[in-house]
Amino acid sequence: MPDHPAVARFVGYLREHNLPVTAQRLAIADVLLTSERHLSAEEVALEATARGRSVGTATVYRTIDTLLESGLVVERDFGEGFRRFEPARDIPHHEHLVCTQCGRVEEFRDERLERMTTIVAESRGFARQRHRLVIHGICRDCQTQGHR
Amino acid sequence: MPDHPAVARFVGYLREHNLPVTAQRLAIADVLLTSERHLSAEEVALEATARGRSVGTATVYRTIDTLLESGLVVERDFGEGFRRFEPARDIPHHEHLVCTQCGRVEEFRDERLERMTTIVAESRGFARQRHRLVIHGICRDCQTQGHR
DNA sequence: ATAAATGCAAAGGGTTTGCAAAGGC
DNA sequence: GCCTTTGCAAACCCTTTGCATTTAT
Repeated sequence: MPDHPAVARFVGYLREHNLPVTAQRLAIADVLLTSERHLSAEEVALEATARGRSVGTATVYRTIDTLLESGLVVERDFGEGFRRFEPARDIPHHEHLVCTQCGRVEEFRDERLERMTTIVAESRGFARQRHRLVIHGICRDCQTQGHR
Repeated sequence: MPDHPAVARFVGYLREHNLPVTAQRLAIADVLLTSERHLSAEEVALEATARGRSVGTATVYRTIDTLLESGLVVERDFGEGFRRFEPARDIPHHEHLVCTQCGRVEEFRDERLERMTTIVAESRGFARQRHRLVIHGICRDCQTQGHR
């Protein structure tokens, strides 16, 4: 069921690296690569089960590792105590806005901000490698829907 | 041993809240409030032991919770898989630069950056509450001391 | 047929909790 | 003395690992 181009790319990656193309790997890749959200490992497993392709926890983590190595998936840390994963889209780098009420995550890109991190790092003698910015706030919907 | 004003303030906080002033709480507060570094819970326990005032792990965590509630300590997450804590200084908010070689942490403040996070959040309908920025790079010392 | 992936369960690291014993107030 | 804190160990959550079994190639 390589109905999504990204899944097909993952199959290509597996073939190139002489890694068996298993039903589990396809199921996990399909869930993660077609997701619009930032999924936790557990959510990936649940969604796979929901689609009738149940997979073990260890396999989820191992396959996510492979997906990370392939570069098709990136990991995020929103300080929740666990990691989330999302398909690597064409966006080179983006920041995250997290709603403290409903948990919704929005992404944005800001080049000025990016440039500033480099400048700030250099002004303190650091050779910048990467950065992580998460802004917490209340999203429009939660602001409108009363105070709760 | 309230030799540090911040420790004295913690004692005040405990009194105000009718919380017993125990030797353990003083020991933990003393370690954490006088530290120049960002300590992990384990490092707090080790340092307390080193000062001859050994405390249990659970007590370290519970006391850190109290210190967080008092506002005298703030928590940080550098994506290491555990939290670090530092005394809340007068600095209203500051960002962190982390060296990926030696682990050194430098702090800085940048108002322009701060303003930008508010603007970006608002432009997407978010009421900004707070943000977290960590820049990873290689510090001057590590750049100079060869390539390793 | 071979070498690797799977699933389970156990282990691992950081943190929290339950409870009897110790200790402020 | 009452009530909270303490320390220990067990429990907890997320993640990794060991190993016998299944599976892709």
